[in-house]
Amino acid sequence: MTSKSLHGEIENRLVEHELRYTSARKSVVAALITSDGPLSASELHDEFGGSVPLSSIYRSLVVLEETGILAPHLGTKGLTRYELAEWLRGHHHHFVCIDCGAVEDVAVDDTHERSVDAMVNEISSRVAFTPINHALEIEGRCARCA
Amino acid sequence: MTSKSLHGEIENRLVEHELRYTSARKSVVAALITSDGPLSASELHDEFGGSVPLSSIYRSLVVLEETGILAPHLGTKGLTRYELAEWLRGHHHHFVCIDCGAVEDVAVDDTHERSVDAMVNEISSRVAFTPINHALEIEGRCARCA
DNA sequence: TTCCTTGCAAACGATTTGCATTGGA
DNA sequence: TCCAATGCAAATCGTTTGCAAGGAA
Repeated sequence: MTSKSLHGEIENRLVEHELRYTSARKSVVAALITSDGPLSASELHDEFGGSVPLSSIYRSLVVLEETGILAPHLGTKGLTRYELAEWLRGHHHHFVCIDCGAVEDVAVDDTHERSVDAMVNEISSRVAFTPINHALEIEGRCARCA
Repeated sequence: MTSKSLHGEIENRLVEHELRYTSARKSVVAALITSDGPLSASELHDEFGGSVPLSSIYRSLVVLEETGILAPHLGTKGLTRYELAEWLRGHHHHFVCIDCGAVEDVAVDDTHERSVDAMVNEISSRVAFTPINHALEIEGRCARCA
């Protein structure tokens, strides 16, 4: 999906909810399209050189999450990072550096993904839990920290 | 491993570090041995009916993590839950409820675990990243929230 | 006695919210 | 025009820390 069509999809989604695709929201989305991993509010704030106030970034993140455009990344201590939802960005997993905390996306080929899917379904069928999604976090050291 | 031998292993580990296995630390460990998933500081605080001050719980968690007895579960927004480290509790994965945030342990059989291992190694070999551990989080709804 | 540990309260960092103002359809 | 969205500052929430008192070796 091109960056342009992504913005279009997102604008549609917001309009369906009677919300506007404002410049703050566009900035957040644009940064996340470019980024190679999820970003936190303060990382976005830095990315914008402080031009967008933190409170506006937080409010944008709330709205974009509520409308299913962004998803929180469950993988960092003490802060929340966000990324584009799967329908926009495709399924993938993460590397998480145990030293510097950086998070990087990683693509997974179909063969492996199918075996993970099978495993998730098999496991969930044994307990009272309805699986909706899964996330494989690979913890280790990134090139810089190794 | 029995609960008794767990406490013994843990006490040894602390003594090696010239630290004491105090009652606050014992309470935290005991609660995590019993729990069917990782717990946060405030969940532990509730568990103890407020008898152990939050600051002591936090300090216990820090010490127990530094000595490799507990591992943080990087999960839900804004708070950190802890669980016994793998050498005490064995490898497993998690169900995370997207509504209430509850986290529950789930065992994985060897066959499936081997395929996840293979996948992690394969993926990591393609990029400059040294894998140390991995966590498969299955997101969905728990019985109560379904 | 010595030093680790605790309890309380104040300090902190990330996130949220009240309110008056701005801005987009 | 009208109401969503913003900016600022104050409030909250989870977590950390300084310091004096308590407790185990």
